Amino acid sequence: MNIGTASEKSGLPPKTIRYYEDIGLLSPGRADNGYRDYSTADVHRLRFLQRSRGLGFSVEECRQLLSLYGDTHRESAEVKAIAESKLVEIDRKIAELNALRATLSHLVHACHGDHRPECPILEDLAGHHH
Amino acid sequence: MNIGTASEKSGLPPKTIRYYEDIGLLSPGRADNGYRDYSTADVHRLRFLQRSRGLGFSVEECRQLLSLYGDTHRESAEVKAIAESKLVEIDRKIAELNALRATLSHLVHACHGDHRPECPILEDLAGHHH
DNA sequence: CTTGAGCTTCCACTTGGTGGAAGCCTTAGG
DNA sequence: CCTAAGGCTTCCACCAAGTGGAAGCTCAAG
Repeated sequence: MNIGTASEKSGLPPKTIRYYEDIGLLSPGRADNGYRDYSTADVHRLRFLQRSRGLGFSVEECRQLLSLYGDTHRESAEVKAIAESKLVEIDRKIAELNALRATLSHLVHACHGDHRPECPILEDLAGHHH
Repeated sequence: MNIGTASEKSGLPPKTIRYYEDIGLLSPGRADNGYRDYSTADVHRLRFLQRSRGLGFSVEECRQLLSLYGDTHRESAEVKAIAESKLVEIDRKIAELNALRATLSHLVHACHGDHRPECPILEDLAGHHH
């Protein structure tokens, strides 16, 4: 099947699919006309990538997961470890964003937001804590 | 003052300071020997950048904020609008991460994580919902 | 036969810097 | 006075994870 069809079936844009091939995440065959020819297994890999990227795994992590996916003798512990460390990372990001949110929200509430030039937000950014 | 001192006072690495100059966020003078020469006003701008980047504003937003900072006739409403839209963006990111976290956490709990190859995480990523 | 869509490759651009090389400048020590 | 270390300069390359666009081939329909 052509890249357009593989794109529809995987939910990934053609550009992204070619990119994934570039970086060695899959290697579809080629038809006589030079067009890429995707098997159903290729489409499975693409959908796997689409899902795992969507879950926040980096491309390198996806490469690892794909390799584990293809290895019927893998140990589930290995997959779980990757997922758990990703979970920790997500928790860290959430905490960071919550802290940011609190600070910014405080500043926004302190600012009148009218035609006058006085602005606690700018004052804080400038480091003039009064 | 030299870039090293400005770096210490602003908390930004010299490389970053040069980069900010490259993209037009500040333009320090030059000493006779060709070294950049930072005024205290330059350091204020750098600290402003350090703070606002740390609060999650993009470089372009920082450029806007800096311009408002330097404009004594600005209206605080303009600053507040930028900060509020950033707040909305942060909220969106937090929600997204929370959803991710829930999905991933669910998968992690479902996985035995032992020497056996059976792995619900991989099965989910592959799209095999049973 | 021609037109348009789909496919190919390749190169550039994005964000926000970071790393390193090659070459001045300055300052302290021997 | 010479030298070595460290700081400064520029420039070029690289990171993630793609996206946009140009030039050119192929394929299917009218």
